[in-house]
Amino acid sequence: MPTINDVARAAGVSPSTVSYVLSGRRPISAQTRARVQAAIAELGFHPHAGARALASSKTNVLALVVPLRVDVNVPVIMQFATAVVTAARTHNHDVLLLTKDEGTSGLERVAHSTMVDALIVMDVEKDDVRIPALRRLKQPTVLIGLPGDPSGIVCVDLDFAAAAAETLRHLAWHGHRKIALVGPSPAVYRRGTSYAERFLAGFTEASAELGLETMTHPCEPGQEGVKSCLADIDAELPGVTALVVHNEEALRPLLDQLRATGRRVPEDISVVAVCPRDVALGMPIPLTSVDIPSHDVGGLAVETVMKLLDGRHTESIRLLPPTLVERDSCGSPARQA
Amino acid sequence: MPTINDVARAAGVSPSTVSYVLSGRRPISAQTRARVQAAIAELGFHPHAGARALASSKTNVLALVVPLRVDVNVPVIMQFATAVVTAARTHNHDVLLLTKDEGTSGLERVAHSTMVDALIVMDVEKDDVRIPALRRLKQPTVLIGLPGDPSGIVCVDLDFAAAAAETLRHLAWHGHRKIALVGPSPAVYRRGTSYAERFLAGFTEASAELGLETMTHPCEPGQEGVKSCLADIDAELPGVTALVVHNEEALRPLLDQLRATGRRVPEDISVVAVCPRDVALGMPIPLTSVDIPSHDVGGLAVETVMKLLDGRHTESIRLLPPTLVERDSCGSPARQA
DNA sequence: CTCTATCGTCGAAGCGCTTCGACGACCCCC
DNA sequence: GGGGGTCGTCGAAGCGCTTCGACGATAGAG
Repeated sequence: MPTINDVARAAGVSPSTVSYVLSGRRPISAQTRARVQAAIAELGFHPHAGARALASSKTNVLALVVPLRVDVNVPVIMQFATAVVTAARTHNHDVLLLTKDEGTSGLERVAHSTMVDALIVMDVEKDDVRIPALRRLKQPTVLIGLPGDPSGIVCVDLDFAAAAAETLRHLAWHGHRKIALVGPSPAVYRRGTSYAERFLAGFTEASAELGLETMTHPCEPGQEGVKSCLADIDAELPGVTALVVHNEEALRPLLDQLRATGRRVPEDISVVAVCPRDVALGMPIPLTSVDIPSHDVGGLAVETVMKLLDGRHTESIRLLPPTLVERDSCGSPARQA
Repeated sequence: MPTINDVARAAGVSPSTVSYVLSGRRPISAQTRARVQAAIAELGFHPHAGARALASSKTNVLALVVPLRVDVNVPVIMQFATAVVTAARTHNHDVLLLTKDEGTSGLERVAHSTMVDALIVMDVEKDDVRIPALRRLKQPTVLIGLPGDPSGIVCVDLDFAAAAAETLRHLAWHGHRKIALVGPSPAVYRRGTSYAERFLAGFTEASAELGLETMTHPCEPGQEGVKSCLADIDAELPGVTALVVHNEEALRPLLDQLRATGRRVPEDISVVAVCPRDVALGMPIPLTSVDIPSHDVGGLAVETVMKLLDGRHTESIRLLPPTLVERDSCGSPARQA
């Protein structure tokens, strides 16, 4: 492996000049720059990352902490991860992958040993034990999601409250008045996963504003969970004409169950999903849905991190506005008669 | 951030002694060791990763290259990734996440700049352009999958040929004689993804050995692809009594299609899937399947990398034996009448 | 009781890079 | 035509760690 000294010698300049060519932090004449670049190309020189980190206190590496739990949303997480990697690369950064199960000590390990310049943490919970530790780190951190107390940390996410409102507005516009929310499993609520609560809150508020008759119900995973959830809904809100489904896992069994009981979508009952685009499209009927734009959120997280690294200011909470895409799972209750 | 000098001072020893306590590369008296460890704990010292890498030429970081294409197998890839991270951590290594779309230059970048000690590369194709570059790297590499010419590189994977044989043996034992393989989409074959070919070869060979009447057919994604695939199979192999499905995406639509056309599983037709356990269990009927053990393969990849880093020898191709688990999707054609 | 190993520790030399201060050379302005 | 800038380059000092050689001290061998 050639070093900066080899390049300097080959180009007939001093090592510091090579460094300045590389970083652009001082003016270098065009000729010198050309000679240096030629030498770099010829020798196939790549600066030693460790040496660089040592001298400059910058690693050009981001930590990304993903949940390891396999129970939910695996494709979403993967999309996030690739979005983060791709975005990071456009800013000349790499990504170190950590799993949530290393907990606080994992974060401290990579931060204290200066392996990374900043951290992006997914799957934060309401009273996430990692938050206080993150506040103490010298590296900036961006959370994907919203903890109970976000003070001192920057957060990005989809605006789930607005998403809920959006689904209700859409259904109301179609003429629906009796609408039920099929939520995530109780386990998700128990964990204090903020998106679930924010969606719920948005749903309830918009429902009141729009004067709708609504109810909400979590949904256990599996065919059985869906079956009992639907039964509860029919009991509590007879004549329900539309379902808002904020539960990826339940989507498919729910549609199966509706079909099995002879309720056609959208003729007999309308469905709006909150899920990634490809999930909505992969269903037997293309579903009207509010997209969960993992890619955009991942990109936003990286942009935000870069801002912080540049010392630029940023709002401490950035929520992406939701987009509802109309497809084939929504009709008017008028026609349903 | 305290440095090794701070620790040394606090413990009343020289920095080199601290280093030897940390690395264990020279004998240190029990008292001294205790004092040093106390100082480390008290100061919260973590060695600077860059400095360490510079001085020791070891980063304790592995690169993991994942496909970014979202079209296939996302959960499988995620499982791999977490398995690799988890296994790497048990060997005191971290994982740098790269996407395949950076191609050869991405590999060279991280390798030449000494960001990683070794690489694990997923989703290798038959004539993968990255292979020659990988051979040239000074860092050891482990492929997950099998390229056309694996010489000079270590590969690990599930033994897909044996997996195919296993499915046929199982079906033959149940008394099936007419069996069709529903393969991956043509695009997968076109890309030269080796697992598809190895499975196909194993299927054909075992079919001959067992004297079965079989056929193979790729399957385009989506409901339409499945429909036409099934039609072709019925035309070419009338009276087919069992399906081997090596195509995760097709699994669900295939079962739907069978049900829609009134063929019961397993009464009228048996199905053996090749897929991750949880996919087999998540279907309307728990499927008899050969597991794709992402977790184990990921772990094996890391073990193999560690062996190489230790300078230990290892076979250049390590294939995990398949495991077939019997569930509810297989019956005997005798009963099918 | 000396002679050689081994043990336990230290000092110093780097690893390859960035960055600061210094210093000619040159240009522009009055 | 001298004074003040900017431009372009260099040398040297570190960044925090590992590792090699050295060296007293202790122990075992003869």
